[in-house]
Amino acid sequence: MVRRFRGESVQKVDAKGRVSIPAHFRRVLEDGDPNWSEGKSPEFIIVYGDHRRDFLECFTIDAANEVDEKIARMPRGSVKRRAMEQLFNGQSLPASVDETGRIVLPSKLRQKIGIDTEAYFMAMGDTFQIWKPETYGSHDTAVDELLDSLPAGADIWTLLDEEEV
Amino acid sequence: MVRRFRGESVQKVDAKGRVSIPAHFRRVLEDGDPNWSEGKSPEFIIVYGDHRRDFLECFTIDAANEVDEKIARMPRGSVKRRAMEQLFNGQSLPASVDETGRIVLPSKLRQKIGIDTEAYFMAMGDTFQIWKPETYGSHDTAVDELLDSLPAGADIWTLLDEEEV
DNA sequence: TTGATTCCCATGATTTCCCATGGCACCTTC
DNA sequence: GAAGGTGCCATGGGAAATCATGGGAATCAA
Repeated sequence: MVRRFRGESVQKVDAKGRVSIPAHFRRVLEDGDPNWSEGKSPEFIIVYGDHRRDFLECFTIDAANEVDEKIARMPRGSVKRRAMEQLFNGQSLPASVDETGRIVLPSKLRQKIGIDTEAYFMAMGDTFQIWKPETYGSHDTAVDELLDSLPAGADIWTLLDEEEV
Repeated sequence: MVRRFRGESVQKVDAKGRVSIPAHFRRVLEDGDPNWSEGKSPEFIIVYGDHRRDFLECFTIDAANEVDEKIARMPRGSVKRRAMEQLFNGQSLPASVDETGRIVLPSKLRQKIGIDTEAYFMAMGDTFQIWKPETYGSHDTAVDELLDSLPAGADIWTLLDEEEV
């Protein structure tokens, strides 16, 4: 069982585009980088996608390899495979955490997702996402409505055991 | 049969946010952590959720893995699955009990549930919850009403044998 | 050469680690 | 069955390490 990303937090982004990766996330990145060793900087993959995406998705090396393998198993030349290749190979870039626990977000990426002085980090299990704080929070109204609609005192975990919809 | 959390208690919270985990709970945490071995500190998961929750819910590693598996079986991309992912991956944290039997509740979490100098621990079978002592007790009015509605002298255990509603 | 990018150093705040103490429960020994 | 011992438990305090963040010099790119 691999370590998973958990938690969320807001980090400062300075004029140079530097952002601290939350310490706990760094541990998971280290864990998921087969080339990493004590004292070195873990690497990972940032997928930014096209104009339809307003956040960055970050993969450990291990997780990225898994995705690559899945893509490799898709029918060569199929539209779906081409779409995945475009997103995952084309619209992504490698990154590495520096000595002080930060990465530099190129201004191109900051502009793309509208980040100015703060970035919102959100764990998603085997990946994590980076959002403009204002964008996140308003992005998934469906989830919000679902949570609001639960009867008072209802236990949200009951959602887990319902049959597939 | 896995050991279950039982009982309730109030523990001191110091200025650094340190709280002793009741000894009996620690045994269950150890039991539920596949990586734990004598002399080590068991790990577990704290789910804090959004503004709709005013308590912390704590899962053993085993219990958390079960939840992860259940989420993995939900239809990818469904609203319910997204809600669970947000709650369980994003709004949660790993924690580990230290040598002296304590954990540190980050100030973010203490503020969220309003804990100051004391925390109320409540067993819930395969999880346990942490409340601000004053908040607990006023939380589950539905249960309270049910209990009030039972005819005087009725045996509460009869609830066990009723068919599902 | 001028803005951007990288590297190195600095600092306050937090978090972690290590050591210490009083209390209670249980055992033992006479 | 009383006095003392032993060990775990809950809690506290200070030192040390880590974290998030900032600033400037060195380097790069075009």
